[in-house]
Amino acid sequence: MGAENATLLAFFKALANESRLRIVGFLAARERSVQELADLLKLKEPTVSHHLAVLREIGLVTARAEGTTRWHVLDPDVLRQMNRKLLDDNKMTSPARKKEAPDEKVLSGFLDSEGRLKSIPAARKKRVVILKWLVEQFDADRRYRESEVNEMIQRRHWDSATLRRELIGHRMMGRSGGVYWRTPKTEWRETDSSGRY
Amino acid sequence: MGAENATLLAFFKALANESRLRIVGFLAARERSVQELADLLKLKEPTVSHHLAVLREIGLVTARAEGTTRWHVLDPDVLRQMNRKLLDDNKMTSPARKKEAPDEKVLSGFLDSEGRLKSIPAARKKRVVILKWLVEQFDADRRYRESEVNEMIQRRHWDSATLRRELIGHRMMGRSGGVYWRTPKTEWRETDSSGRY
DNA sequence: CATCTAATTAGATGATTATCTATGGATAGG
DNA sequence: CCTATCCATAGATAATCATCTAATTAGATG
Repeated sequence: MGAENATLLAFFKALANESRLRIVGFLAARERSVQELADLLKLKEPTVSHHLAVLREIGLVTARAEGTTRWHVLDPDVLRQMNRKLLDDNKMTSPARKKEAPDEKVLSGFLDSEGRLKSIPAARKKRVVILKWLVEQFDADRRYRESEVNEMIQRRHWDSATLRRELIGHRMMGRSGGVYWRTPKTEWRETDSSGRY
Repeated sequence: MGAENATLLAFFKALANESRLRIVGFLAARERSVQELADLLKLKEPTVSHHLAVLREIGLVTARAEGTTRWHVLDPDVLRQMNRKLLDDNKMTSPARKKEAPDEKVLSGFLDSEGRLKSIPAARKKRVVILKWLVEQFDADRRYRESEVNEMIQRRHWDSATLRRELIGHRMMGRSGGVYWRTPKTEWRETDSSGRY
């Protein structure tokens, strides 16, 4: 997502300015020199020069020298490209936009087809959903050794250490002298009470 | 062009920011709460709240309240709209992009179908082109009274006062004691030497 | 070569904006 | 009601950016 969107971001930044938008408008009709644009926009030439540099940067305009004057032209393909990038890339066209029960939504996002956890959500709310799901794998009235806990967790995700710590932090499991147990829901906490932060 | 592009400008400004672009990306998958986004982006909630407000402003996202949490959803239609606005509005698709001889280009832009001047160009270069065309209406070796000059000019544009002054300033016409004449090209000047500026 | 013109570069300044902390308002649950 | 949670608003700060003036490059012209 980082490098992918860099060009899109540059594109938006370039057009997020009234002067540059107007320049594009003027160039849409025909090619123009810096001076001409400066007069039309009532800006000084260096300013226009700067704006044109920005537009050249993203490839939206190109320049053709003729004597000492540089004629600037619009490249319509770039616009079309960006359009496709926007519509296709974000694929916000059809699916994946249905509304599910919130918890189901989170689960379906983070579980793979075999019911294993693809990754641990960074968002607290979603992490809690995952932890609730995870703690249900344990019997309510049984005691576990730490190695057993790890085994159970590792059926769902390799990082048993983190997840075990989270379960404890949220009071979904209790621990005492190397023995673990699942706690009743009434004791659970939405926020991690182990002292990070 | 002003009011017309206001919404387009707002649209670009809204998306010309990395955080907001990423938010749009996340919303593309499914609806999200403020908290969730704050965690994902590693930003504080007020910041995300602000960004969402901007996106709501342009109609790209809408919010649905559920208890105290607000689920934010993307509206894909807005993107499509903007796409059309960009491609059609600027109609930089096909014609009007041919390359003419520079002077012809200016003339064809400022003369109407009857050969009259639609307006006086603000850009100096283009004004000079127009003035050259205008001065050709006058005989080279004949003298004109001011009223005659005005009459000649007014066949092309109502503002004879301005154009007459410009012709003088550029030394395309000479004047002495109420008498005017067309000067040889060798005396012309690209810049107006009458003291404005 | 001296000069003029078009454009760019450099640097300064003021405006816009992204982000934070602190605070307030609304809703849900004991 | 009291408290915890989620979000919004207000205000402060620091970064980004648009614009200007002044100086520089580079082509054209005499």
